[in-house]
Amino acid sequence: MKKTTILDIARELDISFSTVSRALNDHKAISEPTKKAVKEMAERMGYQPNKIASSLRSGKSKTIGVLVPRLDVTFFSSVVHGIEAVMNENGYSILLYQSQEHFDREKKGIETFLNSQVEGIIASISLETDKSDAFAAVIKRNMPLAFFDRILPDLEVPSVTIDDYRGGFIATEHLIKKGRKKIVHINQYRNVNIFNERLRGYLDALKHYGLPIDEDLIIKGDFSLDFGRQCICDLVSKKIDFDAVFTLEDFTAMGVVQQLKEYSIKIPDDVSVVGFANEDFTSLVTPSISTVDQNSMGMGREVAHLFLKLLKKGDYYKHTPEKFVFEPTLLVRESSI
Amino acid sequence: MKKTTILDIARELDISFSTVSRALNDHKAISEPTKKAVKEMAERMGYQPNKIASSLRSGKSKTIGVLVPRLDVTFFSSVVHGIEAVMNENGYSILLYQSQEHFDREKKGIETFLNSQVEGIIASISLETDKSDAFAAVIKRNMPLAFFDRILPDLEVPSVTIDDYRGGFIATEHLIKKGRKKIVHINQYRNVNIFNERLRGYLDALKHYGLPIDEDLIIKGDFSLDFGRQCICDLVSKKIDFDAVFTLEDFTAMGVVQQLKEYSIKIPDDVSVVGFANEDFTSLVTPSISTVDQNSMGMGREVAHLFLKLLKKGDYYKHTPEKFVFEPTLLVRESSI
DNA sequence: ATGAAAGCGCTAACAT
DNA sequence: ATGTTAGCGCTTTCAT
Repeated sequence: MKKTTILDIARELDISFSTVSRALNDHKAISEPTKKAVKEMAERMGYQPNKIASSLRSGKSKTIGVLVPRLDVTFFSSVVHGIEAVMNENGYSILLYQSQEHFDREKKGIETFLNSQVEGIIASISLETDKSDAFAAVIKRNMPLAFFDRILPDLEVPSVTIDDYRGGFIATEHLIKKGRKKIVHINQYRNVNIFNERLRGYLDALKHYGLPIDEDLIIKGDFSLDFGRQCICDLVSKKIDFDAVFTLEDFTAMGVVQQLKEYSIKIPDDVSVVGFANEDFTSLVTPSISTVDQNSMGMGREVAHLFLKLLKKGDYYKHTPEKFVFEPTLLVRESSI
Repeated sequence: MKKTTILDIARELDISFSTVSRALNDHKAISEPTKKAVKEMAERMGYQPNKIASSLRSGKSKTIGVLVPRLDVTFFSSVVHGIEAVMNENGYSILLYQSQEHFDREKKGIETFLNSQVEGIIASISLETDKSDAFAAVIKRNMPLAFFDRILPDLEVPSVTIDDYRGGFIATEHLIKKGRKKIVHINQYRNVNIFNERLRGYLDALKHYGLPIDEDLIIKGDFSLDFGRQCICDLVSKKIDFDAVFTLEDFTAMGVVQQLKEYSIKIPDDVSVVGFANEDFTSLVTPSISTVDQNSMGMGREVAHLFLKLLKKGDYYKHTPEKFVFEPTLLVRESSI
């Protein structure tokens, strides 16, 4: 069964195919009766417009690329959920690509997007990314680009993030105000902006409240539940004294909690724990884990809205880019009450 | 800055643009020196192939549509994660669409996919969907279609699912073997195949082990943590006697556990609990919750592979469709040990 | 209000 | 091994 095109409809109604095209697109110069006739015929013949052909001719694909490190992480899938919902309401389709945290796959994704003639790209960079050339190419093409969460700070690009510095600060401040003096911070070994900021917030909170900075209490590694457990084992075996742990993200905090329980160290009496990200499980486990909420739902919707504004503006890189920064929210739960 | 096309490259090298096209696509009839020259020039001029134009001409978009109810549910985002990874390895891009559990948005998504000339669709249907016409249109177009998890059983379409009947059966059987006699089952009120199957598994297990079926113990509603709590409140206030709860999914089970704890009903001594889906938190909470694992990672990769096979085959609806059924795995944890 | 004609950038059948 | 030509299905300018 051959597909119906506007030409078929035109022949059937004995009018020109440009009239059909106009009628279908509600062009103002087309009379109502003609429009009605065309639309009915299109319906009857099971016409499906060919978006590819229309994109080629008009130069507008009504598609944007969304590039995320990975989708099997609650935070990213929530954000993509939000982006898709908003962009879809506004008539855009989403091309999805995962970098799997690899720099070269990220590059490949951008290339695919460019080849696919997307009208813009929303991205959160991989852990490996420290150069900005791949994204610079997007800018050079004058294609709109927006970052969320994991950004490249040296690129003049609109972005939606949370104030990670503040997140680190308030988490640490909270622990200090609970009387904690030896606060361990578990961070990441890679040079990733948002993680550095959380560390900076931790350090500044200590300084601000006149607590000493102890290098023994700052641990870097690859975050995971097991790494959290490992850290506690190491601290205990090295006989390093501590009364609180602030982790980079929640899975590590979970590992910390599990290992503390195993050692019969009381939470929060002996050691308080605060995580980061507000993963589902943090409110459900025992003890429930204090954490910093990143408003992942809001972030997806916000970056999509910011992006739509950008698309309308036209000259994307003439003005200083809009940087939307969410305030992080500290959720105090049983692990640090 | 105007974009570079094969015509520009051709002009620059003083050859025809079809030679350029062939060289770029590694056509066998093109000499090595020419290929080299063309590729170098393309690189130098910053050439980006226009996938849209190529798709229009060749009829192959190298894109498939992935339609899921929603991405803010771990199960679906894991599966999409798997699908994207595999399809990407095979040179396909993913157009993403969420039905948000609504039938009409699902229809709109399918239409968008058809307009976008995707080469096929992988889908899991919305809770509202009980008619198959929207998907039947895809089949009529002879476009490959595959379902995962939530399928339309009356459609002759390849699919990847778990054996939900068996999942319901083994969960119930496990409780029976632990000596439980009054097993509550919390299900859903909508007519969704996989949920019906889990119920059937529950019923058959009771029958098989000679236990009576008590309508009071079968509850239907909209699953959620709060609904789980509600169910326990209702059972207690109605003074209905029970010694185990098997829920349709894990959030409901979590609610059940929370409410039981609030009533100081001992888990698993007084009441055992088994959920379904193996959400992250089930292994982390106290007591950890027994659940049925659906192998969501495997499901994504498997449906992608099945789909690739389908694409190669050509005549998609001539043979009886391949139905891949994963065995569910019961994970026994503290809530029912 | 409608029609005629050009062309978006590419692939592929048909030449040579 | 390379060039010529047609055309995928649509939008859009220019004409009437």
